[in-house]
Amino acid sequence: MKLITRDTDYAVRAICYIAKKNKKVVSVSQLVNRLKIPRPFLRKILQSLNKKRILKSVKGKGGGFSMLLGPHKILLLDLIEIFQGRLKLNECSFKKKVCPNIKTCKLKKRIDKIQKYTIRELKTIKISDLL
Amino acid sequence: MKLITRDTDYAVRAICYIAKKNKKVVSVSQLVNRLKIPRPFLRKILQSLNKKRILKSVKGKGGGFSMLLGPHKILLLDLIEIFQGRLKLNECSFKKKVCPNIKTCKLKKRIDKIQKYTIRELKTIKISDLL
DNA sequence: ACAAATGATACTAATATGGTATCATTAATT
DNA sequence: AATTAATGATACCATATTAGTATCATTTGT
Repeated sequence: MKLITRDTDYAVRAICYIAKKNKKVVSVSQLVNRLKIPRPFLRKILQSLNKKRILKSVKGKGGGFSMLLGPHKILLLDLIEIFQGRLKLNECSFKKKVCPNIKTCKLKKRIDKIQKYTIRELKTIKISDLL
Repeated sequence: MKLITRDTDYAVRAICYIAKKNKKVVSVSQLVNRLKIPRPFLRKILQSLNKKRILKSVKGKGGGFSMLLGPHKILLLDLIEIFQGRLKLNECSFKKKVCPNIKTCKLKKRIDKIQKYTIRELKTIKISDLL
């Protein structure tokens, strides 16, 4: 069970690298050389980050990606939500079907507590903390 | 991202049901009727619980499963480990390959904290709490 | 002997994850 | 204007994990 999938992890590494370059434009080639992430996969990831306005892309020759936000403005949780969707640890097995004990489920409540802690904790992790 | 997979969840429900029957032998048929879990899947789950000495099976006509341990002796974490393996939230993307920043990885440390909390919390959840 | 149960084990289906491949578009350089 | 080096968009493919089935053997009460 992973809290962070590969794409989120790669996104973190790429953003950290770009953040260190301080507003300069960084090409995918540079990132691939340094981070050893498969190029087409990384490209897809960076495109998502561009769409989600975390990075800014520059097209054409000499183009690449640069920071749009400062690293202290980007939460790990933001990245997790971009690549993995909203964090939910407590989803019931009986999704669509009727769960025998909907509201009263004690298990759900206990997991919910863990989920709340996890989200709270993830909200304290900024990219700037990881540089 | 699920903290608890379907088989673990089904195991919890089945054990809760059996625990309420207080040492009596409960057949798969009864469980299927009550819990609406697919029969062959449930059978596989119960067999695992038997092997792991959480339940005791009785073969032959009139057979089924009964509790081997009291419900206060069974932790949710035990079941998670049986069906999902050891809980690890903080595994690195670069598994076998060399991670650029092995020991010093700040991300790993932060996730580790969440993992420790999660395990600590899961250890406090007993089947008896869920009855 | 028969029926009703579990034991063991191999197989299959569905979903999520981790990628590739390809073509279009943009812009600097010559 | 042509070339080249970059990203944009999108469809596709591979692998792993999760969820579930199928089948036959064994056991035991009646």
